[in-house]
Amino acid sequence: MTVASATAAEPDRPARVSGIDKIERRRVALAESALKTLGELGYARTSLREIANNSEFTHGVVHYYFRDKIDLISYCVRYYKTKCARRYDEVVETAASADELSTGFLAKMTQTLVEETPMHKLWYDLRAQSMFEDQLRPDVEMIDKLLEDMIWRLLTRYAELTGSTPAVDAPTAYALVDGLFEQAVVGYSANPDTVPGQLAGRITQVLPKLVTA
Amino acid sequence: MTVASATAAEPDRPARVSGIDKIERRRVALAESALKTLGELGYARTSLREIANNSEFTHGVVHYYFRDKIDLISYCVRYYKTKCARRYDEVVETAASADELSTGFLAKMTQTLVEETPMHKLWYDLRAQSMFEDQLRPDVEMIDKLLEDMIWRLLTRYAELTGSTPAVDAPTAYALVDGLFEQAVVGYSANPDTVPGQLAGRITQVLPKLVTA
DNA sequence: GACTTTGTTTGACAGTTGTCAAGAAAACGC
DNA sequence: GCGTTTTCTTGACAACTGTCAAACAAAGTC
Repeated sequence: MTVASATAAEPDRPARVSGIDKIERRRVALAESALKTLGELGYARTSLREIANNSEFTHGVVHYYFRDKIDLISYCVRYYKTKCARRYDEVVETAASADELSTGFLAKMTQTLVEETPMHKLWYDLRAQSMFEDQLRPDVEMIDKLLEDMIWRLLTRYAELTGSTPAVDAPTAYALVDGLFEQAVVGYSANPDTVPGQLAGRITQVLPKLVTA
Repeated sequence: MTVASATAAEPDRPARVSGIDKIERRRVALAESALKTLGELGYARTSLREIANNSEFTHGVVHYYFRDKIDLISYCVRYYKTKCARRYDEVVETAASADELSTGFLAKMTQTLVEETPMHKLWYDLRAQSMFEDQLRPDVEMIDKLLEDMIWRLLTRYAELTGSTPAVDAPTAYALVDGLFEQAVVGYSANPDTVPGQLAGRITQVLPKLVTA
């Protein structure tokens, strides 16, 4: 259908040097508002007008700052990454023992599961959409890599603290942990009380199996 | 938005007793055609007219056999389950050694990954959609349970053949394997040559870790 | 203060969507 | 054969979509 170009989303819009970050700030505001709507409704049910309605802007402004819908969504995805891929860094860096690392990681993980559910729902939605919409794939791939690295940092640190070595490679470790997390995200709405605890228990069970004794 | 009812999809349509399975056969034909389109385009981009166009029927027929769009999709999902949840049963039942089970399972798994990619893409898409569309959740939950049972049968048999016992519960085992499989499905289009082999290797690596030595 | 640039609003467009209803066609019972 | 029921076609509807452009307001420049 849409054979259109629009692969890169860099702003070739006229902008004086002093106002360039003002534009960027507007974009961020738009993106944040869009992410809120997207997280609630999902990709398929979110229209540009809905995004504009749930924001302080009108639907025309969206097209002033973004070329088209995909450009906006793509920007949102990339913006979203900056908020999540470094989520466990502090825990990983400061933990002095395997137990401290494990509990700290689990605390942050269940916390984001509970407090940022819509964002995680959106992420899994967008990753599914990227299988059908080619323009979404590069951004999704990038974030997937970021998350994989994040998990890998955790696992190598965990191995270090337990005096062992990772027993699986980075993509495998990420896929396993992500499988558990996605299961939790999907099931969270139906069982908000039990799911976070179950997730923590399962991660605790699995983590030791990912390093060699 | 849609507060509508339409939870059950049973046909309360007038139908003479002799023609009731004729209706069912038409529904199946519609569903099969719809699944083909859905698998190619994904949930968000598939319209009832597109489904009708890619079939031998007109768009009016769709509404004659299905109350609305969700009713059709829901039926498709349930129909889809019958084709996949028993996929590994023969391997599980006939395998006489852990190796035979493992290689047989991996063969079938990589085969369906390659040959039925659209169907798997659709499944992960629909599961994501179910987080936003309540009417989809019961069907998705049912299939998830079916798949979990399938993996559990595999794992218990594997433990049996290796003289060990499962080291994780059924939901955990399913989440882990499913995480690896979804990763493969997402990455398959970009790297059709390397992904199946990688998936096989990773499953081979992980399976032994899911039972106690 | 006049003028240009930048930002925003509003309204319109062409296309698509799900849904439905009226009527044609086919199948069926007798 | 005819009347009835079931199946299908066709065309229409209202609502919604992404996109755009022209009018408008604001800010900045000289």
